[in-house]
Amino acid sequence: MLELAILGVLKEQDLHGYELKRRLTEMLGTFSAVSFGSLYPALARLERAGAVKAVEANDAPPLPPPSAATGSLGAELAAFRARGRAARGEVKAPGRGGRSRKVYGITAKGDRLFEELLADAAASTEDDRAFNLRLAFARHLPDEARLGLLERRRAALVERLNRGRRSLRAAGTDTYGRALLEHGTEVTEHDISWLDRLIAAERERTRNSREDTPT
Amino acid sequence: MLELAILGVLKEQDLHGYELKRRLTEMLGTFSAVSFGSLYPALARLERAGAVKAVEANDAPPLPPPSAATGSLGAELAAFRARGRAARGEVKAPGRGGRSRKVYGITAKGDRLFEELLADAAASTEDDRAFNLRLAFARHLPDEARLGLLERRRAALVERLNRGRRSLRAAGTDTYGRALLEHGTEVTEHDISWLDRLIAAERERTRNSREDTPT
DNA sequence: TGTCGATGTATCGGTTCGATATATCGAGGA
DNA sequence: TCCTCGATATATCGAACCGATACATCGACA
Repeated sequence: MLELAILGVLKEQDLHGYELKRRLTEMLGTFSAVSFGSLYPALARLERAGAVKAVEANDAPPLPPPSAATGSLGAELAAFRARGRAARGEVKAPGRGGRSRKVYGITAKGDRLFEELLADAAASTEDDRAFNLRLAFARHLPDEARLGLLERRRAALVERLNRGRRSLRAAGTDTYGRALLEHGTEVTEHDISWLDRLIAAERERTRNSREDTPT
Repeated sequence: MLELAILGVLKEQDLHGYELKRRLTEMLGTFSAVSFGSLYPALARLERAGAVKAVEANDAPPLPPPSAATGSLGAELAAFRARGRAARGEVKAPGRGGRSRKVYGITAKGDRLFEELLADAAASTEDDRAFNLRLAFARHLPDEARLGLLERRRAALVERLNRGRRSLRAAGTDTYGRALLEHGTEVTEHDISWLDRLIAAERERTRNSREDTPT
């Protein structure tokens, strides 16, 4: 679970643990707050498996030229700002602040592992965190797989909704318990309609790109 | 965490593990699906601590007369139905189906532990599951504590919303990542307005009951 | 000078989860 | 009649995960 998240973030850029955690927390927001107690062991596991390796410690990281990273420029800036105004003017900011860092990079093996996890993670659509994580990396999936992910998720939510309604019918008269259950079903309904919008957009997108490259 | 849930359910009725799990899953619905791998160890911990004790195994459980349990009659029925139509006509259904059961009951010590957990659990309002759990048992809290719980939760959600918006501003241009973040903030907003309704209702309730018993 | 807060890596104990083993009973088919 | 299957039920194992904490280094500020 965490492995997938780590690999996905490292796919874009080599990073050290602390910064990795910041990115993960920012990216995954609400759900799944990563802690060091799980991050470092996970990194160690991945390193043992040869999926990531320590690129260097404390020296100029091999950042691609800043202009190339147009996509994540915002995040870049935010991280930069958050890091304090250390090393003004220097993009690379070697080892500024704190203990010497251990920068991790993804390997070819790691790339394969990422694809694999992303794919069969797609099997377990029941878990919220797993789904959110996979959606966050959905751009790495082929079109059909992405659509399949969304639709399986939708089906899972519909089932959840039914369970919720059943619980509600069976529930006692306690105000707070009922409020909780009702809110739960509302949230699920909201999620389903959100998914519907995503699915519609996805079909639209696929249709357009098929027009662009006919046959 | 799980301890609180177990104690809260056992407060209403003596139950064996399997049924306990069913109740918990039904009650807490979506979030926090309890598994046997956590339930049984938790029960063992509680038993060691003297908070619960095995009431009996495989014989007629000391159910209060069915008419007394008006509140949870629905749940009763659901569980009854789910259990299969075994032991028709008999409410107590001693040991029907499967291996011999171990029925747990809460002790006086367990009651105290419950109050304690419910109270200082109220401190950590950041965790969704913790909050939902406490709300589910909110009827066991005094009025001010309940209101405090709701308000602390609201504050935490407002902060979360701010973090979410900040992430959104800093985020890249990836469609799915943005969709995820946007949906997250929407959900949080929805949660906050739900809490507002709960808080309003709570104040209303408190005001009314104060009118009933003036000074 | 000292200490505070941010940055950074790392581990420990305890909780939780998913998978699995074990066992018993009723229902239904060969 | 036997035999398998699925529901009921308790229990444990390994791995993952989390919160707390320890440790270390640097800049800022009094």
